[in-house]
Parts: sequence; structure tokens; C-alpha cells
Amino acid sequence: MARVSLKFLASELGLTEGTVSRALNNYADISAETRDRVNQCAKKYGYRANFNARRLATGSAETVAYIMPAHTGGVSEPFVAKLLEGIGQSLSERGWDLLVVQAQSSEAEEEAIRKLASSGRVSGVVLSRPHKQDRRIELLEQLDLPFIVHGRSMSHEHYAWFDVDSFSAFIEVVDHLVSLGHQRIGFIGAPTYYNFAQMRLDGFKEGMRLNHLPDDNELIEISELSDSGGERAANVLLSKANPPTALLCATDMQAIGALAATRAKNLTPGIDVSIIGYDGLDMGKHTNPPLTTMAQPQAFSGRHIGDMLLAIIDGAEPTQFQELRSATFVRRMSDGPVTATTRN
Amino acid sequence: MARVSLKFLASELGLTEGTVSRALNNYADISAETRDRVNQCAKKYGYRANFNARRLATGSAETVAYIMPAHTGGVSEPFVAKLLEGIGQSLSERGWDLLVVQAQSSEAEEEAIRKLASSGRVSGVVLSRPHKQDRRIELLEQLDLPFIVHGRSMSHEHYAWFDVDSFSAFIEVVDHLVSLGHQRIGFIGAPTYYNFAQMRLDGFKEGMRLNHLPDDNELIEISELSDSGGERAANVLLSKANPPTALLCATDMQAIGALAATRAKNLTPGIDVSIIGYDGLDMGKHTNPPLTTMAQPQAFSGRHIGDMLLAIIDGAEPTQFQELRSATFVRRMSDGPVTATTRN
DNA sequence: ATTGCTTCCGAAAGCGCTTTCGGTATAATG
DNA sequence: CATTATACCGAAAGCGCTTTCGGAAGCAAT
Repeated sequence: MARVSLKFLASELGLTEGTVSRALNNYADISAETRDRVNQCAKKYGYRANFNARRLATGSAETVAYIMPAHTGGVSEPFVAKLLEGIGQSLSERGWDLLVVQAQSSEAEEEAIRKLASSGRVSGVVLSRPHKQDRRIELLEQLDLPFIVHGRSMSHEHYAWFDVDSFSAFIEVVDHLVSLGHQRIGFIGAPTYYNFAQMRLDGFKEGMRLNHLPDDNELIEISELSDSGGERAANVLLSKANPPTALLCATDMQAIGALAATRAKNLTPGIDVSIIGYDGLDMGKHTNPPLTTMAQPQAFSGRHIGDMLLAIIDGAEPTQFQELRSATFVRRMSDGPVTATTRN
Repeated sequence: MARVSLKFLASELGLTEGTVSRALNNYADISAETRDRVNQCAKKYGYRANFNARRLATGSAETVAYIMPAHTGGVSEPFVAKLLEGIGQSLSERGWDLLVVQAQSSEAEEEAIRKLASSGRVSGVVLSRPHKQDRRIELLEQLDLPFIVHGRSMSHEHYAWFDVDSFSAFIEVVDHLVSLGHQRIGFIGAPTYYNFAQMRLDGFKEGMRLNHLPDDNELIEISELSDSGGERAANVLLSKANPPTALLCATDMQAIGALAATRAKNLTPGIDVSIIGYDGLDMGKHTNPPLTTMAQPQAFSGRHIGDMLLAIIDGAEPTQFQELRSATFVRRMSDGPVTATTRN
């Protein structure tokens, strides 16, 4: 397959490469007639600019990288696929590419980011699930590489992010549980170096406080971000002398594990123990019983994140893109009023 | 951030760019001493070759594209994340990039592939879930772009692929069901322009034939690749005058929908109706009841596909990479012997 | 001292595109 | 008719790297 180059087109048309290039790129100093001729000829031969050459010449990478969150517990995150889809959509309208990078360790991750920046491979980055103090964010700022964070770290005033207000969501869920008569509410949290984990825990605590419920660390259990993590934590909590009547989980995956743990104890989730997750995973519809949860606006966010990043790359002020969405309560079957059995 | 270029390093070291480049790339005609000096200096300034320049010069894109399967029914495929992870791992060891491309329509997809090829953006492609006659495969061959298919099309003799033998798997599952006493076995299939759908359907039919069971089209229902698709199909099948006692589904997602449909009819999956899926999705562990399924070797495949593609790009004969794995039967709770109620 | 090998590095030509600058027709202006 | 402006295109210099080629030392052998 003879690659059709600018040079080829030029010789074919009796023009110079520069002219053909300008015609293709809609420069004003090209007559309409030759522009048409060039476009036609380009189409005829199926010409596409060599991207590496173009990028070298323009200095723009026309590519955005998505940093895959390191998979915790071997479970790859369900939200990744949707997010990727959205970001990809946004980029493709502009003819840009989406690069997926992942690293095994966090040192490798920093190294990868450094490489992305100094090799000019990408013009922007989107980061998922930041830590409370996230070195990657500092690095990105220091490297002066445009980026947006899906989620946010503790001090998030000076960069762009898109997050869901899980703090408020957890307060709301505690209210809901209390209105169902629950007093002893357990919390299955995620490792608190993740900022989202901290915020959800804080939301839970705040909800308890607002309802004048005791701040009992006995009822808080931190586990990995997986179903088996949730299962272990639920086992611990439900085996207490005075077990909680409801379990609030930082993520749906953990909640699903908690469901399994309570069933294994011959308790019925939604009746004997209320279990509520957070994320709004589709699969929650099909668990036993269907999982009550706080749903994040998934479908939309990837698309939106992509658009915002593009704007930042174009020169917009990152701080004007700090968007806090709210989660929506999706009540299914895994929660219910306190029953006689619950009180045991 | 002053970009450190080869030129900068060269002037810093009192060498020419060419020499520095060769030192960095371990050419034999560079003395050990200067090589060390160069490496040290490069590290000191955090030098990384500009990838666009390097790729332009070498002609290699050092990038592989993954063509995202168009999402059917708004449900993004659960296997994508894992596959991406595996491929990415394989590539990253070599310092290569993973590009994710997706298109809304199939015309757009062809166009995207054309663009990938003629713009020299990637040196290889991996394709998922091919159709029986897949134009993308023909295109890739015609464009002479190295590729590997995750799955395979009908005539798959002349390219590289990695697939799981669903045909045999479905025969096996029919046997299993028959051994449990089932005679009327329904099949929920996927659109048969997908080759995997055809193969699974064929496996089902062959299994029925081998067990001397009638080939009854009444018991075959094709639906979309989603839970709601499976739900609809199961409703149709279970509403027949003489309904099947077992439902075999082409995918786990559909099986999960079928589970919901039978529960909605106040039937208990695994007791009143046996339901078996295919894919081995993790979430099958948590459905109600846990889904019996045929599991594909997920974790491994992405990694392996990446390695094979790399080998092909390096010049290996694609046809030597045609790998057929077998699925493993994972028995959970959604199937069981025919019961009195089943016979109704 | 001459020849012949190595060893090591400099010089320079690209890779395929973009973009600035300058120059030549042609049209507009007085 | 001379002059200035306008429209359009050619020429050429990069972008930052790789890679081939040739030549200058250095050493051994004759």
C-alpha cells in the first residue's frame, strides 16, 4: 500500500506541499478553486495526514490520556468502561485520541505521568479516584500538563474536577435509615487514603451526629474495595454482641459482599438487616435482594469530563471547571424498617 | 518547563545529537564511557525522547488500538475493562501505548480504521466480538495493518484470533441439563450476525441433536445483548403453552435478565426453571440465585492477546496465532433437576 | 614507516508535515 | 498610466529525532 503523502498529492496537482497543506487546513490565502481541487484529489487517494509528522510540526499531541485506577483486589472498576466511552465520544468529535495508561505501582504511575508529559505524547490527562493528598495531582500541576480529576482530593481549589457530593448523600441516607427506625447503623468504609472514602465516612458521621446518634467506632469497619472486602467487614459487624440493624457501605461492590455475608448468616437483607450501597451500579438491580443505593450520574460524566478537559487544553481557566453533582437515591429492596427480628 | 531536547543534551555534553541518540539507544559504536556519561546526563535532566519525533523518524507508531465494541442496548460490556487491563500490561512492558477507539456507527468504525491505518497512528489493532462476515477484518487485511481478533469470524483461517470454544461449551451444557432430566430446553440467543452468537446457537442445536431431542424453533428466542433483552426473551419462552423447563442463554447478561423474568412469574430459578448463562461474569456470584455459567478465561486473555499482537507486529506469521481455549463450567445455584412443579 | 583494522564520533540527510515570508500576477485606485 | 492593494502560491525553514556514511584517531602487523 503506497502511502499517499503530501508530496504525492502535490506532484499530482502540480502544487507545492505547503500549498496543499494550507488548502487542506482551510487557510484563507488559498483560492476556493484550488482548495476544491485539493480536497477532491485528497479524497480520491484517501489521503490522511501522518499524525506523527503533524504532531511534531504543530507541537500538539491531539491525544488525551486516561489514567486507569490501579485495580484493587483484582476487581476492575465497573465505572471505567462507561467513563472511557464518554471521554472517547467527546474526543472523537474533534478527531483526538484517547490513550489508556495504567501502572502496577504508584511509583510506576508517577513515572508514567512524567513520561507522558516530557515526551509530548498527550495534551491532557484525566485522573480517577484521587487520594486525599494526591501526588499525581501535584505532579501534573508541576509539569504544567492540563488535567481534570474525576473526583477530588482534599485541597481542590486550584484545579479542575468533577465529583459527586457523597458527603451529603450519606447524610441523606442516614436520615432515611433513621426514619425507618434504625439506631444502630454500621458503616463499611473504604481505605481512607482515598478522598472519596473519607468524604463518605464523614457524611456518615455527620448524619449520625445530626440525628443525635452516638459516634461509635465499634460500628465502623474499613475494608478493601471489593465484594469480598465488604463481605469480611459485614461479618465482623454482624458478629458483634450488639450488632447493627443497618449497614451503610461506601461502595456498591462492598454492599454486594455485605448482602452475601448477611444471607450467609441466615438473615434476610432488607428485613433483618438493611443494607445500602453507593454508586448505582447496574448490577445492583439483580442482586439478592436488589440493592438500594445512591446512584452517581454515570452515563453523563465521561462525556462531560472530556468536554471540560478539552476546554482547559484550549486555554480555559481550570478552576472554572469544578463541578459537584448530587447523587440520587435509588430505593430497591435491601432496606426496610426495623423489625422485631432485627432487635433480636 | 524547558523541554530537554537531544540538542540540549548534546551541547551540554559536547557531543552531537546523533551521537547522543545512538548512545541512548545502545548502539555498538559508542564507547562505554561516553554511553555512561550520556545516560547520566539524560537522567540528570530527566530527558525523554519526544515521541512524535521519534515515531516520525522511525516510522513505528509504538501504539496499538483497541476497537471498542459498539455498546448494545446502552450496556457497556463488562469484559472490556479486564481486556484493556491485560492488553495494556503487555504493551507497557515495551513502553508502547494503548489507544481506545470507538465509533457510533459501523460506517464510522470503518472510517476510523482507515484513518488509523493511513495516518500511521498505530502499528496494530485488536478487534472484539466480530460479526460472521466482518468487514472490519477484511479492511484490516486489505490495509495490511497487523491485527488480532478477540473472537473470530466465520472464515478465520487467514488471520490471528483468540477465542473460546463456545460451540463445545453449549453442547456440554445441554448434556448437563439433560442429565438433570430436562427435555424441553429453551435457548435465548444473541443476534446471529455476531459469529459468537451463531456458534453458541449451533452448539445448543448440536447438543440437542446428540441427545436425540427435537429441534424445536419454538424454543429459540433471539434478543439483544442485555439484561432487559434476556428478560423479554424469557418472558416469551415461559409464557408458551408448554414452556421449557430450562433456559440456556448466550450471555450472562441475558441470563441475569432471564432470572428476573422467571422470578417475576413467581417461579424459582434453579428449582422451577433452570437457567444457565455463558461468560463467567463476576456478578453472577451475586445474582438471585447465583448464576450457573460457562466461564471464559478472562483474566488471562487480554495479556495474551497483547503479546500475540506484538509478535505479529514484529513480523510473526499471524496464522500461527489462532488459539481456541475452552470454557469451564461453573455450577452455582440457578440450575437443578426437573421437579414436579417444573412439569406442572 | 607503511599498510590495514578497529574503535569511535561528527556530519548530514531525512521522516512528513506546518507555517512564515516573500514574490508575482491581477485588480483596484487616483 | 503609474501606483498601491489584494489574492494566491512557491520556497524554505523548521519540529526533534534516527540512521547511514565517512573519516580521524589509535593500535597492531608487515
